[in-house]
Amino acid sequence: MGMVVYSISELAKEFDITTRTIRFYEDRGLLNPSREGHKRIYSVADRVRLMLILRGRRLGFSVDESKELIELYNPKQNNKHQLAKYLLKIQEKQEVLGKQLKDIKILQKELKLAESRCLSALKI
Amino acid sequence: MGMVVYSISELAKEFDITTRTIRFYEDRGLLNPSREGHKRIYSVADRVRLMLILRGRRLGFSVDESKELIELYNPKQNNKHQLAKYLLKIQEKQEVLGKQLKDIKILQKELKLAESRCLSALKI
DNA sequence: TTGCTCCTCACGTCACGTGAGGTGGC
DNA sequence: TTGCTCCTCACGTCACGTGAGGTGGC
Repeated sequence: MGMVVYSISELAKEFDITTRTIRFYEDRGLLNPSREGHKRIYSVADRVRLMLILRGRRLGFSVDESKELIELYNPKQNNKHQLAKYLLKIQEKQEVLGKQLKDIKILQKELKLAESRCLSALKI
Repeated sequence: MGMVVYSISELAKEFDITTRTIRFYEDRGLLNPSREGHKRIYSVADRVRLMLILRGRRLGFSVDESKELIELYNPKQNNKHQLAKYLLKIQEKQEVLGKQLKDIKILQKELKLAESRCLSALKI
């Protein structure tokens, strides 16, 4: 049974975060690794969850928002009311992402302009 | 002389932030409105600075980073060393923005998928 | 024993949120 | 006076950063 598992420091190194950050997500209920004595053991599924958290973080989602988003991937036995609520959340996120996309494109243009001004001022 | 100016609450309402946030940016040296007695008076230039701060914020920049970015727009009398340093910052931001763009596109696809799954579960 | 990684507190920081308590002009 | 907006502290919160101090196996 070749179970692939990870230590906390392996994940921290891979994703360029601190172990404190990973423990914090556990504290907030986003991760729940198994233990070997006191040591945390992370499964492949735990690693995926961490990736999703970090993607959300890069996009400015709060920990609670990321938690909700991750739970969207696990259908579970949702009733209609829950589903409608989730649908609303999804649509809200889509709006925010649309705005962020615009912002990024504007900033990219401006950074290119600033870059070329810098370069010409440096006479390269 | 039709000088266009703004009160703190006008700007707060326009950009959907609190007055506390605006005062905070002043505290951190990003804004420097004139005063009329104790009241803050914001010029068109102040308003532009605030817009730039908020754009940086939406993209996950710290206040200090936004401050630096804004100063990129004001050429001033930069020496070569300063310019080279700024160029590096610009290129770092461009890398981060590239990653964020990718993340957003991935999340958008996943949200669309989640949305259609929700909709079909709700039988709309 | 040294060196490595792991652990649990627990205080500090950043970017504000949120009252508390007060002033000023229509 | 009431109602509105403005002000200055100042403590609280969120997402961690950063040691302090200690354990466990090669």
